[in-house]
Amino acid sequence: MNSSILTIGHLAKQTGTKVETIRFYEKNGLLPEPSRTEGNYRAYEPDHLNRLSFIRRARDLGFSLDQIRALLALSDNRGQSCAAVDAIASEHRAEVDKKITDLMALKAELDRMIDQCECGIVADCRIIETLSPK
Amino acid sequence: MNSSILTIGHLAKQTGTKVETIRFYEKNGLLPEPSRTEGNYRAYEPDHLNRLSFIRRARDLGFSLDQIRALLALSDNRGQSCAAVDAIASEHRAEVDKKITDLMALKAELDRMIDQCECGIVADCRIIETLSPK
DNA sequence: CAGTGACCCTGTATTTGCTACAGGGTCATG
DNA sequence: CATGACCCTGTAGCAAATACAGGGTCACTG
Repeated sequence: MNSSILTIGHLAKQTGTKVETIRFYEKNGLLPEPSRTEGNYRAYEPDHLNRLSFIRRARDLGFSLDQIRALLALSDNRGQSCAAVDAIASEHRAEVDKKITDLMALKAELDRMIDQCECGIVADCRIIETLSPK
Repeated sequence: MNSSILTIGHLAKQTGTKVETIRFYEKNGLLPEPSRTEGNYRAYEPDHLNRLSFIRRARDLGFSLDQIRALLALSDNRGQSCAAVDAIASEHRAEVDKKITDLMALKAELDRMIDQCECGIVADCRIIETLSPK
């Protein structure tokens, strides 16, 4: 009857999410439990699709599930100040910044290490030497 | 008698590793099982300290435990070609490069998103809007 | 109307690299 | 001989999924 009711497989296909992941989001309180069909299949409505799309977008941007839970709660209270939203996003950006800084330092060390390798035998290998205690 | 025998606590302190982590490395085949004292305490020798230092250095450089296992095996065969060592290190560097690239793209998106926020109410929030399906 | 295959269900285990107990034993010091 | 610092084993937890095992349901075909 209602053509807008979706199975979990449809929801998965439309959002590029694995079926197991959708069940995982439900179990972890990110996606509300949908009603069930007579055969005990999950019956999703458009709101679920919207919510799952939101989650996927936020995940793609690297937000943690905790952060996404908070963002979802905020987006459900549309009259509130959005300062809290800004705080979560800025916190995440700072984490990303730190990761980039750390990885660049790491890369510099790896570059230095690998460039020294003259590819002889292990006994003379600069890489192994760099890793070994003096 | 032998002053060079170390307890797990000494090993931990000298390498900046937690005791549990050392036991974890042993269980996962990175550190060989040491002999035991009468009281069943692990009794480490200088070789163990060297090996653990190697592991810690490699971890600091971001190598996975699998990669470290391989590096350790290679460093034990000192006559072999070190091309395999170079391959592991280069593979890791490529992974780091990719992570940096991905994170910088991510950061650009986050910057764009956050800069639009005018910090009014959630209903008008550009961040929530960016995450929401159209 | 039975059979096939695609889909769905629950529940548990696995991944990575640790960390944190719980519930006990050992050892050195006062 | 008692206290506290250390050690032991074994198990469970974190993030964020992913991958079964062992079933049930549904739509389509012969």
